Amino acid sequence: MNIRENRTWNHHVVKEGNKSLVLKKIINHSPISRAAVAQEVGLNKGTVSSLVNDLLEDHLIYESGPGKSSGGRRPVMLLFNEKAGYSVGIDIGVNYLLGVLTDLNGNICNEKEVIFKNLTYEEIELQLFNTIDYLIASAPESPHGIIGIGVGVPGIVDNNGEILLAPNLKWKNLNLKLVLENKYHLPVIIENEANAGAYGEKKFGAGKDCEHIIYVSAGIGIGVGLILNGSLYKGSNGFSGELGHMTIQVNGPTCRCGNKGCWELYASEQALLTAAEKMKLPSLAGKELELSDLLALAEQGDPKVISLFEQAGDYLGVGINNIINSFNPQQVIIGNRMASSYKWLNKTLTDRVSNQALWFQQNDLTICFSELSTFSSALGVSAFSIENFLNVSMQQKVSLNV
Amino acid sequence: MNIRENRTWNHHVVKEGNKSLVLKKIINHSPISRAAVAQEVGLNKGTVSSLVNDLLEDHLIYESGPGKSSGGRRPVMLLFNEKAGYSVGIDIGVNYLLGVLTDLNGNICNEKEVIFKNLTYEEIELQLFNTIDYLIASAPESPHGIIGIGVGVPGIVDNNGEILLAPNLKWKNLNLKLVLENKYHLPVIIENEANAGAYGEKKFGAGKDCEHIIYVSAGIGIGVGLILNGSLYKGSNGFSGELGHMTIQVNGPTCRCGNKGCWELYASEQALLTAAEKMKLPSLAGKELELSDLLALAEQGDPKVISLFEQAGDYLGVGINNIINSFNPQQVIIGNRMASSYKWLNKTLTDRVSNQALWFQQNDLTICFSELSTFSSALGVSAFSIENFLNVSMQQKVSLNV
DNA sequence: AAACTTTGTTTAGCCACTAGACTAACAAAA
DNA sequence: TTTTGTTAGTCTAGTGGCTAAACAAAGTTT
Repeated sequence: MNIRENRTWNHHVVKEGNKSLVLKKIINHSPISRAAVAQEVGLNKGTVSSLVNDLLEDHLIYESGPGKSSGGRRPVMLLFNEKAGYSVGIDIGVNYLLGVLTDLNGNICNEKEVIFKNLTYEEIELQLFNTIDYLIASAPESPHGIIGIGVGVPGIVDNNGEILLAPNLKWKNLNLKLVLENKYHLPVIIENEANAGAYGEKKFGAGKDCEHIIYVSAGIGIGVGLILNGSLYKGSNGFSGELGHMTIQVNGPTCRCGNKGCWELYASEQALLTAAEKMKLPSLAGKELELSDLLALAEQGDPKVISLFEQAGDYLGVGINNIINSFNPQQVIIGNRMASSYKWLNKTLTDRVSNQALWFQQNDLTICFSELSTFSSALGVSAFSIENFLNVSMQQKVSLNV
Repeated sequence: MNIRENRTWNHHVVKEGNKSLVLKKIINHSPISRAAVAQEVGLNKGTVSSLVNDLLEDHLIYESGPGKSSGGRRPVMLLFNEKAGYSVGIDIGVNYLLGVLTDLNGNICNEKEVIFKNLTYEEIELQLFNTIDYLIASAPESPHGIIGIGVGVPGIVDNNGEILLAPNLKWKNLNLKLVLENKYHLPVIIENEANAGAYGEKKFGAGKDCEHIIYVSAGIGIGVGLILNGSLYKGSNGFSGELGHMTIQVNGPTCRCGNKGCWELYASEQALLTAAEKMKLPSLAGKELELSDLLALAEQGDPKVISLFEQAGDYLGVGINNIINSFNPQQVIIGNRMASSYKWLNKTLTDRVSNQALWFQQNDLTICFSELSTFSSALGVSAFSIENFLNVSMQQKVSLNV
């Protein structure tokens, strides 16, 4: 009785709901027969037949040849038509732009990455347009064509999709949603990169079967995406998950946000780089330090660098422990650039958590690193578009009597 | 499309949903006419009439005399029958047991408090039974009688209502729900005290109009109740909100939970008392220190004690700041025993938050102290029972053909 | 070939909704 | 007082999506 709050209930709602149930069943259990859908969803065979016909007309599913008989007439198998449309997902990072074209099941059909440094907004916008144009042009023919564009950005996005602040890109109060809608006349979704990553992992990655997932996006800074009760929790204005600025050391060093002892001063990529610079590693003198350099050194067995990673893993654990106490999640997923160093972070991180987390919090809890690696965010925003498209598709078509 | 997930949709669901909408409208806008309900909810007049008749039959609402005409026939005003049933809410504390009898609107009709110290489970159980017996006996005649019993406990309660651990009561793996159900044959709800308090404030207190509320129960320890998207968030197993054991000082003092630098070591009643004991206040030598003593000293202007409170307020602010960054709530409510000291805590707390919280988090955010004072939890569990009762009442009555 | 099984469609009936006609009850103007 | 207009609430016919059950189609088993 939640959610719909103010919407009244009528026949349309019933049909919409059941159609959605049937489609979900087919998506998650294909190939499946009408009879099996009826049985498992709990609807009447006739009802399922009728809904399936609607879905067939919409090209959202298709019939394959007959399946195996189990002692009677052979069933007609139904499959989700994942090629009924394509979705564009873009992940804008501080120094890269990654675009993917996916089908309705999140399979990547095409991708394009651009690396840059210190571009102005206008320059990034141009790259964005180029990438989107390229991906759209590359989409195969399909009944529904491009069903939407999603963009993940490293910044604060409010509930209307306006980017209030993206400090590392130096963006402020930017309505990218409007820009893209006006240019492409497609549904556009703008989402914070951590939220997108969380949803990506939930839909296609490590979190597929979980209802309560916390995705820790550890890059230059730290952002967190929250999947609670199976859906993204955004808070009152859309600003939830700013856990990079959670205090873990009351009188710690000062953060650029003005506070002291923020988590991301200890456990982010930036924290690692800053600490490494202080060590004045001889092999990297003069050069601008990058994470990959540190990884290389760790691989070579440099004990100083390895202990840097271990320290960061430990601090990651501290924050994750706080997260566990807050949310009692089933799964914590560490993603973004720091996930690439999981080999060096993992031990101290899990040690910290298993020694420190309250015992009852540790049941049914898994902590892991991103499965989708660098694609989490792009796939996540793509998934938002797909979800949106499918929801709209479930609604009754009001004939316009043309 | 969330929530119901696996339940199929049919006309029963439609009726249930609409009946619920109508009832909610009447509860929140009474007195109101059928016509106005139809208009505002968006249902047809006839439909509303029919649903209202159902509700009248159930005695959940009643008709009062005619209202004022607005130029035509005078409307029949409908009111929520808050006396249609009564709910029992119990708050078990470390050294007290508070019971209330409320009507369906959460108005307290009777209350009983027992103060104790160091009782065994069996002794507390006896007090509990006595209190419940007394409250039930005192309930006026009503169509539905006692509709349920709710109990809030200072401990970890899993999703089945089993108390896994209540350290301050020395309870472990206790199925109080079963005990009470067997004795009273009524619906029983067991809930963590902070969760209950959060719900109490949401329903009847400071949080009435908010969807995202964080209730900080600062007593001997600190627990947190989370109202997200208008309903209680319990996490994967029911253990969310254990924020008393959030690390705010990585290498701080050791907590009884085994970790270091937990929030409740700095901002709870216990923290205050421990700090005061160290000061060896001459006026209280020998006596076991209590919060009320410190409050009295503060009232007398004792600068040392006042600065103790200010310090605690500041630390409360640190944790609340972390909470704001996590959840982006509309409202943070501080409750339980520490709320009584709001006069001395408030300034340093709000200073800490307004200086430290990220600017965009501060819009539409209010921080306040409990409105229901010591009743938050008892009213909260009572509200759970009421909510449950009303939900069940909305469902179709399947005639048993007696 | 006959009997049995299983799949998927069709039909009849049900139920809660909507639209709109209708009755009831009032206020204001004639 | 009567008439007119307005609002409240009920009633009736029609609609749409559901269920149950009969039916047709297409298998397997005996």
